[in-house]
Amino acid sequence: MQTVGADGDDRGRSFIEAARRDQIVTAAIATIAAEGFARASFVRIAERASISPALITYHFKTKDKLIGAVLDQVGSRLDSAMEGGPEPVASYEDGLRRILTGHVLHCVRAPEDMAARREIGTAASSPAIRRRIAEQQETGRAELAAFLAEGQREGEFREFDPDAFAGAMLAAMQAVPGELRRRPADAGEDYARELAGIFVTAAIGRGWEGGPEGDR
Amino acid sequence: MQTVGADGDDRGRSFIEAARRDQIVTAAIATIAAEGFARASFVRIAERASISPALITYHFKTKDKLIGAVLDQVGSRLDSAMEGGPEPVASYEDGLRRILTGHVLHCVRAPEDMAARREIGTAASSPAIRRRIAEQQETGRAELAAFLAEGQREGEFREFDPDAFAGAMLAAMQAVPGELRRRPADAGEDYARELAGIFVTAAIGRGWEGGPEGDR
Amino acid sequence: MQTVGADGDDRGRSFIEAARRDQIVTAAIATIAAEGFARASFVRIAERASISPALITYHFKTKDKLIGAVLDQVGSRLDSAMEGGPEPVASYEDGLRRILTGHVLHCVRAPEDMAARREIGTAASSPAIRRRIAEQQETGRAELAAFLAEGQREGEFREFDPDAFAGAMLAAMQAVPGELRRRPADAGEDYARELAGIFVTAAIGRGWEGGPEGDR
Amino acid sequence: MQTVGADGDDRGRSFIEAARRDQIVTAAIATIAAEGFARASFVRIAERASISPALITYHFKTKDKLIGAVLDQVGSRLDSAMEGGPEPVASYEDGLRRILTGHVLHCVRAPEDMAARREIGTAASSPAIRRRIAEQQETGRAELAAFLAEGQREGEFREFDPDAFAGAMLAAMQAVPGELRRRPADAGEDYARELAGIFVTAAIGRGWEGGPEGDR
DNA sequence: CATGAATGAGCGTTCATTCAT
DNA sequence: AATGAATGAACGCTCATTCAT
Repeated sequence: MQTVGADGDDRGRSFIEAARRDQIVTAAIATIAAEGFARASFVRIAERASISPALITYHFKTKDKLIGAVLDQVGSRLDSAMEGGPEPVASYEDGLRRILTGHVLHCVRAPEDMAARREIGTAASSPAIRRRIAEQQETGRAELAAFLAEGQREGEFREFDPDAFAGAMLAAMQAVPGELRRRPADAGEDYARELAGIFVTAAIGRGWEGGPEGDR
Repeated sequence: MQTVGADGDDRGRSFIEAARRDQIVTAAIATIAAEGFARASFVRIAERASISPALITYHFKTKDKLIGAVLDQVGSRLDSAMEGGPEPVASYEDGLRRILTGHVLHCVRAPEDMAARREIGTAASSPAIRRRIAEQQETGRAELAAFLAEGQREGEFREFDPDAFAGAMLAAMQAVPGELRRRPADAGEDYARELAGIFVTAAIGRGWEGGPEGDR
Repeated sequence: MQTVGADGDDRGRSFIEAARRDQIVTAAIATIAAEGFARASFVRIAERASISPALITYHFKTKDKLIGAVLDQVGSRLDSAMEGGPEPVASYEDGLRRILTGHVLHCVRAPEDMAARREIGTAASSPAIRRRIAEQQETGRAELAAFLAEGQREGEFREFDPDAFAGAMLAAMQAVPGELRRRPADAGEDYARELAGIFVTAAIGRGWEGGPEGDR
Repeated sequence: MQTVGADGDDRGRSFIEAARRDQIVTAAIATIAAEGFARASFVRIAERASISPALITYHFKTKDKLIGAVLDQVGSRLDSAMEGGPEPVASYEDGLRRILTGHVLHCVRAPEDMAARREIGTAASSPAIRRRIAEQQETGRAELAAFLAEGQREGEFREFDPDAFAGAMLAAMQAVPGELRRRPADAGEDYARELAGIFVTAAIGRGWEGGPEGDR
């Protein structure tokens, strides 16, 4: 169940309305992930949800608002997945590795979410959506850069431009769903370790223990 | 700079036709880069070129063929920019750094090319185009992975999955135009050094000389 | 008269939808009959029906499907008109005369139907439609030829190539709407008698009783 | 060489111009016969003639004029083929048979001419062309009807409506190219005899000597 | 005489959206 | 709350025709 009021849009909505919205958003995500943003028309989304296209407009008024809701949904699920659990983080290196493996594992668990997010981010045409995506990404980027800078101040990470590092890392993270599609279904953990290894090494400036070379 | 007949597609074409085709391709690149693939309709491209939309069809028969010509143009300019000049490559580390800095500098010089390429790659709907892009990317990826594996065999690079590394690196490279847009116009070289630093470090497993920390 | 659901295509369709489809098909028939197949665009058909062109696509998805519905409509009306009533057929001569007079009278009653059918048969461009028309015609021709051959076996008809005879007769039948347009509105019955006289005489090889010369 | 002034349109035209016009008309006939009137665009006709589409407009100003020239060409070839030679006609029955066999044999010899004529007659959209076709047909019809009426006055033909008979006969004649396509290439003479048998019998009211039953 | 270049009008179709029910 | 019916705008594309060269 969705926390009412989480994004301010569900205020005053009946239970049935919230359920319908959820159903539509889910169908939209599936459609975008499966057929691409360009082919995710109301007709196709409605088919997937076994409802009429008009009902989408009824609940979301415009397509931009629907896409906005999709981004909310995807973003909130990603956020809660990334929180990392109650265990304290041993080190910045450990924190960095957790961000990356967490992201990969989330992509394994919710590949449609991430594929849809990527589709929207790159193919959306409306200025409003593009702005919104940019803001979302900017926030995530700022947080990541802050974390990296802190690791540098603590002496764990070598000197580099945290903003540039964050940019490269987020780009690689965005590509994860595509990478996973190239690999066997059970290769998620291995790939997560690989990806983490790359950026941890890049951040600390030497081979990290527990990586591939450590295993051999 | 484009020599007529360079790619065999202009063979048998009159000078004026080649010029028009070039103009249309240029307008298409600009439109895609500025407004996104989804909004790059014939009408908008034609507006940018100050011609009639029908003229595009006259020169390119179908939209797929126009996009194909765009990819040719972008690809050939990228190829010639990446050749790297006559100087021999000192080491794999050096080669890796050159790939990255070369790419960034090309993105500085031809930002629309790279933005358009990205747009087409992610938003194009026609199966033919998608296939073509996928093949192109697969080739580039294989070459990069082979280079990385060779560096490992020679002992310069640490152990990692070359394919995964190539994937992360290509993702970061694809994001370069967006990164550059966030920075001052003259920050290209600095950014190139940063990006190269990240992946060189990730590949060799220790801080590289000449990087930010070496400067201080 | 068209009973809803008569041909299985209206199954599951709302009353209003069936009515609209009928209206559109009727407008299409009128447009094709009046302006020719080549000029029967969605815009012109829609004008005749006082609706928007997009509504035609809404109800029929593609133009081929609309033309298919037109052929269904025309064909089913023709079939029911040709059934000939309960009275037993006295002879092959009588059967032949009935086929021809029945056809002429149907052309009098539904001239647009027959004109549209002819237009579609000769001017339609889509392979699917052409195939369908060809099959329909082939069936009708085979039935007619079989009837003629039987009349020959029974000794009522003289020797001739039934297939060639059927071809000539069907050609003359197809021309009936045009012939009627050249004549006064009430000349249908006279013309029917004339046309029947021609082919009955051709089939039996002597003047038939009740023909023009018998009347005088 | 084409007789200048035959149709009043070649007056004052140079030799080369006449040759080009002929070439274009020939290509137009071939295109219409092969692909149907609807697909006989200037581009396709020009391809067949290995010239530029603009040249067609240059020589014929509008498409209607080109179609007009096609009708002239086809009509004049048909006329000269139908003249029947110097031999005197033995009887009206003989004359009728010659008209029909002559037509069939012309369709064998110049199938494209007749197919194109038919395509234009049924699929042409322009009112001017439709009018023109109607006039041409009206003339041929009047001549045929007059011939039939004369045969009746001379007592050779039975009583029937000459106009209706002419209509049916012309319809069957128009269908000849299609009929020939259904038969082996060398069946032309047989089919001609069959068709003549049908209408001769229809006209004189008894089996005609030399017909199928006379052969056995 | 002939063409390549260019265009405006029109095509069937898809789309997000509106509205009466 | 939900829908089927309906539409205007936009799409890629084809066409006959114009025009400078």
